[in-house]
Amino acid sequence: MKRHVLIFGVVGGLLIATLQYTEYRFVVIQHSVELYGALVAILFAAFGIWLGLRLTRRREIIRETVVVKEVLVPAEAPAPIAPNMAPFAPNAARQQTLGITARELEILTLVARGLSNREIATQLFVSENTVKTHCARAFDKLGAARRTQAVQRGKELGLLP
Amino acid sequence: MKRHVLIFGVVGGLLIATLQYTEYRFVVIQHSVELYGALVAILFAAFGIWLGLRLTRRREIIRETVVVKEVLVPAEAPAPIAPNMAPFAPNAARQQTLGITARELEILTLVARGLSNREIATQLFVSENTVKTHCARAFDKLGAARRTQAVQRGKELGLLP
DNA sequence: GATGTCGTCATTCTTTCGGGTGATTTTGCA
DNA sequence: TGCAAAATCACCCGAAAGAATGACGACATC
Repeated sequence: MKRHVLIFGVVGGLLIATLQYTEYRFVVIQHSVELYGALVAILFAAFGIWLGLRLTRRREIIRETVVVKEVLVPAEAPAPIAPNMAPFAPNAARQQTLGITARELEILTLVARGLSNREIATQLFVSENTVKTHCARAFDKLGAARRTQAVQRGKELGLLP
Repeated sequence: MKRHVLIFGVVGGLLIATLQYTEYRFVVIQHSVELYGALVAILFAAFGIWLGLRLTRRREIIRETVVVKEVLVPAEAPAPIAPNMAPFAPNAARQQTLGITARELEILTLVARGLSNREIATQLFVSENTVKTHCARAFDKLGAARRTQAVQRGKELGLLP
């Protein structure tokens, strides 16, 4: 958390130094102090936005509510073609007993959708290595050696739709 | 959300204008363009941080974990505990339109069960290369690039249980 | 007999996966 | 405020998967 402020200070100082150095070479020579100011403004604005995003990243309050929804299932009714009439609730109990974290389950669902590790990484804004780590842990907890097997197990256990 | 960007632009422009105006009155007179740059930098950095904070204000995520509890209606017909009492009839029509052969579908179901190519080859008494060929053809017909994607497509299309 | 489909298998090459290990950072909680 | 869990990322290496091609035999059909 504090690291970012440090980075901000250091890089900011470097920026100022650079700008001040180049100032005497290009900008001021051409009598365009406005350009110099605009450049500083843009750079620091972008940097400030970056810092702001860093500081308040994923700082959400998660209010979890468990809603038990009882669904009457006619016994003779065949399984619906699209089984997603209900938004699907992953079996939280089983997830807990297996020790599968929310992030791992999230990656698992994307795996089940047929995405590659790289695509998942892009979609979640993390590195491919991170995805692989989550995958490996999830596979381990599911006792799966391959991603297809993990998907199969996940569906069996009611973790995946 | 976009309002903040607008505010940012407007206020940023005003700041630049103000600074450019005052520049000729105070700052440049004292030959301190550095001060001018630093001022711009600080102002815009603070402004950027503000914008970043605005944009990603801590959102309160209300996550409702819906636990779907299936209550079987006491019907006259005995309810199938597992919905696969019928051995699952793959959508033959769709299979035909896609031109997927029986052998390809057979391999596809084994893929969906999480078996590796080698395991499939062993189980079917064919070579691993053959399995790969069938896989490739099936993936092509399904428009899938990966086996997980093929499984997902196959389930969507009713080809796989 | 020519044609076409299907199943089988091989080779080469590239990409992706997965295991193993270690490290740092962030976060939630006591 | 400190600790434990979770999340993130990196690196290496071997195995698996997949793409691209070519080939061959069985079988059916015309």
